[in-house]
Amino acid sequence: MFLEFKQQVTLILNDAMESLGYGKDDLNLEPSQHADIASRVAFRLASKLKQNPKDIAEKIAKTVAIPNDSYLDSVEAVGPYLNVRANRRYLDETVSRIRHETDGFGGGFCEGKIIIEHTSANPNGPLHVGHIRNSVIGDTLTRILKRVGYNVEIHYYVNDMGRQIAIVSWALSQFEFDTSKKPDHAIADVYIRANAELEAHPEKVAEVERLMQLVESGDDKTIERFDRAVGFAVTGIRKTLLHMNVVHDKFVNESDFVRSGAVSRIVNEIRSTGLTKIDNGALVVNLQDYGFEKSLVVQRSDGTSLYTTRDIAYHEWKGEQAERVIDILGADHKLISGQLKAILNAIGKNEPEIVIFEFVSLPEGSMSTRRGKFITADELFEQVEEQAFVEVEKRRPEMPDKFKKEVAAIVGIGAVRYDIVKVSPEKSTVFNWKEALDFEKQGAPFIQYSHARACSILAKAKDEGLWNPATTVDPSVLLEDSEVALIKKMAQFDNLLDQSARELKPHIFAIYARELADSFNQFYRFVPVISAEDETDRNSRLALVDCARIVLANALDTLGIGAPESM
RNA sequence: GGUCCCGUGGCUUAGCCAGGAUAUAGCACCGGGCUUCUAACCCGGGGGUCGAGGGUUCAAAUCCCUCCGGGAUCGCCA
Repeated sequence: MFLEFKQQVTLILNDAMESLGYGKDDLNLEPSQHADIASRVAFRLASKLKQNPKDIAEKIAKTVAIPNDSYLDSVEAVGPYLNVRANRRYLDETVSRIRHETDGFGGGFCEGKIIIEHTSANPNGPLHVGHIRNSVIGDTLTRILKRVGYNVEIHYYVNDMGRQIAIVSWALSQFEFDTSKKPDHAIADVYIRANAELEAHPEKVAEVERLMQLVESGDDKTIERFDRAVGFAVTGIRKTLLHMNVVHDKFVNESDFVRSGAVSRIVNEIRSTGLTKIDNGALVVNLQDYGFEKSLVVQRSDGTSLYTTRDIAYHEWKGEQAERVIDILGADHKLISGQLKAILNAIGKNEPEIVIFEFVSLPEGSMSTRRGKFITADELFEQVEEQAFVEVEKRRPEMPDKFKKEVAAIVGIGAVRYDIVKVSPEKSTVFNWKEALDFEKQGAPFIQYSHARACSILAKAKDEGLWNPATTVDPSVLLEDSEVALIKKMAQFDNLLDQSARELKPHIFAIYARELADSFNQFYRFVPVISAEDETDRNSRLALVDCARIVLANALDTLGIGAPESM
């Protein structure tokens, strides 16, 4: 809704500027506390025309012609600013569109295919609290992109043949595998033991290297052993992801690209760029033209491939199937992803768009699967849900255990997801149990509660025979400040969704969702709905509550957070 | 040592890329609000040299430089 308004503002202001002889220009439109949208274009024109910005703004405001069928009410010059206000039609149309379009409201304005890859943690153990930052950012971005209209395919790239997996495979032959545990946790146990063993007895490293060579050369027995190891970990990882509402369309194995011959073909393509040379038996690429000082190894001296090389083949394949390829990667991949893009560019392939997030560490230092220093996602969920159960018990003691457990799960996972997604990815964070288990802050439960509150009002009104969702209502009687503010906030949905999608920044939308809940709560406190004396008011307010319910549910869905009807 | 990211009230954080109207919100703190649609809520208050110092500009949290602090990374790991 806001996107249309913004577009109209752009056209109307540009028309005025053209008729004044200023020509079209970037309007520097920005949200403002003084208007529904404001333009700083007068500053820009001032330096260009060597005139007073205040005078320019005034001239534009005077010249502006607002068509009758637009969503604009007025364009006013306040000093050098142009403040634009939306009219009543804008508000009324917002309400009726939400009721009409329901879960499609505010989306569906882009098209094309995108392949997004996220999580892709090595199958050498369970997901830890650092990995799920990747999952939450990736999954939320996926939901945002889907909602704006893209056809999104979600990939998990499974490292099923690297050194780590060779160590896991070797470990399974050395140590007992605890089948009573969740398989990814049991894999971590043997992996950690194996690493300690290899450190104590470096001569055994050769056995691991032997496995890597065998798997690369296509030895069936070894491949089977690797697959078994990977299978255990991936099964557990998928379960964890599902628990947090994260699903992937495809689990793509690295080894596929070796066995299909794609990797050796890519190596030849890289060779043909003339950027390569042999250094100590390894094949290296010179990427100085792309700003990388050091060259990159794309083939080991023993002829086996590396993660990087297999990843190039994978990206070539992805690039052939979609207009856009997006990867969510941790800060440790900053350099390598730049090199990956450079090589793809050098061989004339589509480059991916990379979203980097900074690390999550523990108070005692960085996490490490190898050293067994990590907090698993499963452990976090268990603790959080336990704490959420306590909170539900406090508030709804009369409800059955089943209800409390369900709500605790929805609230717990929601809280974890929201806490992760609300902060911008470039901030590194330190995991803190106290904070993770704190439900008193305005996070997911706050938004979920607003949704439940809206549902509860509607349910009660229905019970009392006061509400029929099919009723035609008159939104123009919604004149209270908090009503207008709520409608305007809901109208912003498409704008924030669009911005998050364009900038690949899910935290922008997460913050909007909280503000939306805030607007609804303020309306709830100030304006009586069921007890409104006037029937027209009551019906319109019930419709407004229904709108809030719909938009809050859409927002929660976009964040991958459950929207309980009662909590 | 080189490169990249971050540094905003006691704590967490938005805004920075595209410089402009009193710097955003939460937690914590202080005060007020449940006989009224679920108080996981709402209203009000105190608290900020936007890491430090220079520069550019009519205007800098935002752009440039230097420094300090934290994180990441720097060929045969992924």
